[in-house]
Amino acid sequence: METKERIMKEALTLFFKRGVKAVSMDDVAAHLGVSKKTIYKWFVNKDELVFESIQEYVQAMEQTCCGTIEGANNALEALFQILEMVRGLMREVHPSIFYDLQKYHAKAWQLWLDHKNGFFLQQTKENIQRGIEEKLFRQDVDVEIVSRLRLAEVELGFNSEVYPVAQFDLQQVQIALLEHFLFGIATIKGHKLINQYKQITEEE
Amino acid sequence: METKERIMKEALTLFFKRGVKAVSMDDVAAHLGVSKKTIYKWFVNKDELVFESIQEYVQAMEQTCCGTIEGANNALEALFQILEMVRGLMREVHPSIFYDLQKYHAKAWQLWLDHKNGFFLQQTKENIQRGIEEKLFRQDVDVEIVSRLRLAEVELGFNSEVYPVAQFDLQQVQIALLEHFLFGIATIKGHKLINQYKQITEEE
DNA sequence: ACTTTGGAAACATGAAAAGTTTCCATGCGT
DNA sequence: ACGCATGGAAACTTTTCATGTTTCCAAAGT
Repeated sequence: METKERIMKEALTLFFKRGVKAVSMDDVAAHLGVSKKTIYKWFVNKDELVFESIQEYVQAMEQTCCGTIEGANNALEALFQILEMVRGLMREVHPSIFYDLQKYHAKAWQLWLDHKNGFFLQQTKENIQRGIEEKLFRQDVDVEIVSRLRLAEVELGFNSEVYPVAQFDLQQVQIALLEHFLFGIATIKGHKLINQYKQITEEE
Repeated sequence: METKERIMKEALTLFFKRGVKAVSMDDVAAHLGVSKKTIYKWFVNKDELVFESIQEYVQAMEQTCCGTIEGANNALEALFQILEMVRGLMREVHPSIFYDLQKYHAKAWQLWLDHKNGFFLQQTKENIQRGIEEKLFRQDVDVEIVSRLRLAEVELGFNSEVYPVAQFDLQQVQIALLEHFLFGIATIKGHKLINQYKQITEEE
């Protein structure tokens, strides 16, 4: 693997596990078993390392999302597969990562905002629209309002004022929120299909 | 009506319509057609006027909520009536009121936080629990996570980063969020009952 | 190992609103 | 009619808050 890639990958791992602020360039270097010099050979400064790592990550994420959504048989299955993805991603993530980006890495935060309000919002709206056409999601959901809710929920899950780290598990929270969201837009037909995916039998 | 009450009522009206920061003591006095002297006769300072007005409001709110929930035939109907209440309340509210309290009136904000994390959280949890027992809400909803979501949604609706004033109507947003929440926790049986309340027929 | 940088914290500044005082018109009891 | 309490208008002082500057230290960067 190319050195630059290795650096970004390791940095990202550390950022996710401990937050961005809490990880120094010395840390990254130490974990890679290289000197800081090597890192600065590839990245002008920490800000850029953060930016490029996050960019790489977000882009990979978008690819996966696109693939998942296109591959899904219907809008509901798409969201269900996203749920599985989230389960994997949220295994070990430090909640401060969002806060740190916002506070100390304006460029990287802007990148996230752009993708959130651009790609992810668009994707979410389209998928909900698709679900409505498939009669899996209710016709009377306000797509604009509800899709923004979904994006806000992601960040809400990271908010340790609402879900204190001591009491809640980030992974569980994210999954519960996504699942609740899914039921929130589903028709009865959609609801039954979710039960099928979840292998739940529900009296009517 | 007692003078003190009249002052609080007018202040509250102005706070809701324009936000707290944007309303000066001169404004309140002018709107009442009295001098500041009269206001300061009843309230030591603005902070106290804000605090007492909000307290009055929150307490009235709790009374109404209690009555509503107790009077309802089931947990779902309770939430439905809350929805109607929200519709009335959100007719003309300036989104900045939450922000202003949080930033400039620590005591009043703490009051809101206390009631939110105390009474409202408790009430929400109990009502969801009740709904689960009535088989109207799904057994597998995580009550702790989802009730906190509901409280966060109220504040989310006021967040003009997510729902810009220019594009969204606060009343519509709040209603859409509450409705989505309701569907999000409902069983199929509950879902059908909602449709009944909404007078919607849905193919299955 | 050494220098530089960026952000937190402590410290100014000024404008606007909070809060106070003064003065005067009005109403009321004697 | 006179003194006295009340509260409004407005002039006045004080506080608050947004903005900007300086200092200092840990971590960035060499």
